[in-house]
Amino acid sequence: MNPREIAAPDFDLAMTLDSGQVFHWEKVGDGFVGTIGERAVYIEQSGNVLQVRVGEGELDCLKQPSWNRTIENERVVGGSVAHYFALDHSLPEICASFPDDPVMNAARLFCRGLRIIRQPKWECLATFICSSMKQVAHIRQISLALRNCFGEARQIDNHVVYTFPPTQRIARASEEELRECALGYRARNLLATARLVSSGEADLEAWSSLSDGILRENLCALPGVGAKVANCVMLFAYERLRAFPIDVWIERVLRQQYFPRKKTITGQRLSEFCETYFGEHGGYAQQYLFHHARIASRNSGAPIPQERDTSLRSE
DNA sequence: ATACAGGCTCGCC
DNA sequence: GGCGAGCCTGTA
Repeated sequence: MNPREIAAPDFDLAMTLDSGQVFHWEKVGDGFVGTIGERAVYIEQSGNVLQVRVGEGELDCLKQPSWNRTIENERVVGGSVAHYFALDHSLPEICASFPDDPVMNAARLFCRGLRIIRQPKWECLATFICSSMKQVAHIRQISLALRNCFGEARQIDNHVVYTFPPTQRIARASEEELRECALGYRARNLLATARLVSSGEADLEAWSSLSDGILRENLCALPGVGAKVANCVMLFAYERLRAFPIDVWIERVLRQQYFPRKKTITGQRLSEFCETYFGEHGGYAQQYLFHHARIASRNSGAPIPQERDTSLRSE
């Protein structure tokens, strides 16, 4: 079944994987190696085509008998990769729904091809519980450490990668073991949440059918989950494209670009503004603003992107 | 070095 | 019931 090609218009793989929504993909040669569900995947983009190779192992949705395996495998694997990267999202429609203002327009231009992907729920929740007060580089380390310690090895080409450990595996670890993955105080929260999920008390899959408001309430009731993490999980794992996580980057952008004179505006007022102003795909807008601000500061050294900075408009 | 990072929680007022 | 400090640890 290897290799396989998938049409992928309006997609920028590298930008998507580097936009701070997923943390385990590693650059290898001209592509990336990681896992989708239980399977190791190598993926490389050339133009509007993705070249995909998958290793042995089960995809979540791949439990069929072996009689039809090769053909069925190829169809399901290709479909799963396309689903994971949300190639069915209509970016032209989504981008058209953003507000028309200078800040948003610059981000829209800069982030062409960036997609909000569909991550497995537990993997996403666990990773973002570990993300608090951490830079992206360190979240990657934690994510990989958890996989190496508690996940299962999978092979693709000559690379070994590890699946994200299931709730039951984390739940039966000790807090000390988790701390060895450099989680610090997050270990306690991750363990407590893993126990709630593995016991069935918190049924992440069943929560798919809940309204945004109830889903957020349920997520926030989990240890280590506040509004920011809940919104990330809603956006990256539950496909709630309206969810608008506000972290320090976005908060700086909002205060400087949208409320430059109101130094005392509260976080509450900010989030209320975002819920209405950025529209039905606010989460996408947030991701574009976030990625643009982060890359702009990386390139210029300035902590905050300035509206009149020509370096922001040039691409 | 030392401040600070894509927060949450608890104690205090 | 709003605000501020503390929490772990690697990175810049």
